Amino acid sequence: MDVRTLCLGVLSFGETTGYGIRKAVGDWFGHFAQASLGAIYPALAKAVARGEVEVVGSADMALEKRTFRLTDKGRETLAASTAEASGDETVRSPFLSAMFFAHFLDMDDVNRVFDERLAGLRGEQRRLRSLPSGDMTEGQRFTIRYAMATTTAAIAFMEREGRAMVTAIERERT
Amino acid sequence: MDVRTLCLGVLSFGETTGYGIRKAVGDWFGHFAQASLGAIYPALAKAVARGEVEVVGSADMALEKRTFRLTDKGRETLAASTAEASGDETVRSPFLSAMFFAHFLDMDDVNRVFDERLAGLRGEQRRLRSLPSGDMTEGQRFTIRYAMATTTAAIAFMEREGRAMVTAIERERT
DNA sequence: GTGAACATGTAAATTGTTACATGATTAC
DNA sequence: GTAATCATGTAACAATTTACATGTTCAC
Repeated sequence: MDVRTLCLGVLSFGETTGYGIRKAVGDWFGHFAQASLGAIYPALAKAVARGEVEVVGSADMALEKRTFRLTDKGRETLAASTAEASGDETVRSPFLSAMFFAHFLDMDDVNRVFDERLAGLRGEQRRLRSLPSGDMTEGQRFTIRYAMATTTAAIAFMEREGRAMVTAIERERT
Repeated sequence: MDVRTLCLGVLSFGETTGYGIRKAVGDWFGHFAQASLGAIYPALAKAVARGEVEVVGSADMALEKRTFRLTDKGRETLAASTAEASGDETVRSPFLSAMFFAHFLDMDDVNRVFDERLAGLRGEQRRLRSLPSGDMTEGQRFTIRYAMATTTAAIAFMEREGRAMVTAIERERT
């Protein structure tokens, strides 16, 4: 899903600023989509030009706080883009890449990379748990629970098989 | 992990062609990294220029099958890149994006997107199961089992909570 | 008063995909 | 013979990140 659609999507829950969109993406979408400010502002400008988004109140003074609101046309675009959204899930994992080439790492690095990833997963789990699911739609809650299920499974897998894997790599090397 | 490192990584398991690298990436890395031919060939050319990779046998006739082999320097680069590999896992999921904005979809679309994703997950599970784990390193096996654990958890979650979610969305709408 | 968070925007650089262009080999 | 797969490489295009440049507001 591209940044423009993501912006429209965030605005469908209420008006906010470009900066606010980035925060929302980080907080609510972080586990399946991402967008940086350098992508959000141009996308927002384009959306305004297309009439999908409008600026609330004060017009166009540069470097001033601008609040954006979704228009009816934007709602249409969002509905269409959402229905068309397709394609497989893609994952990029520096951790799994490192593990794949673990035969080039010394055991300290293997352990470090492993521990870092486990800590990252636990942090993600905490973050997901702390999200205020009360004021969410069913669809939103579903994405959180889905992420929770996969994250929990990843943690369980690493706790269960991690140390065995490390010693197996060690053994393999001798 | 960038395409160049991925190429070096594949070549660390044995010499092959650019096309062969793409197949290997698709088969073994598909669940945590990806690379297209349009990225692989330039990356390979750069790696040859740096002396990280060498062409086996026949020199440089264009449009002829060229087999690449990792050099000692390439092995060094790969080891360094692998040890430095860091950063969080990033996921891009058109499916979860669609679910997040499910309030803009009609129920047919919700059901279709859901079924497509479940089918995709099952296909991925089959693919992972069919990989020949016999001739793999421990690190490689770990990445496969990790992917298996998360994929299985995703399938279980969807089977367990999917229909309830669909009806909840339906209820929410009335 | 000062550091963190809020806030906007542009531009360079990176990175990669898709499409184009070409042709060989293999299996049916 | 013909379709699929194998095979290489370039170039146009797309998308995004990072860095730069600037300034405000709020809490301590």
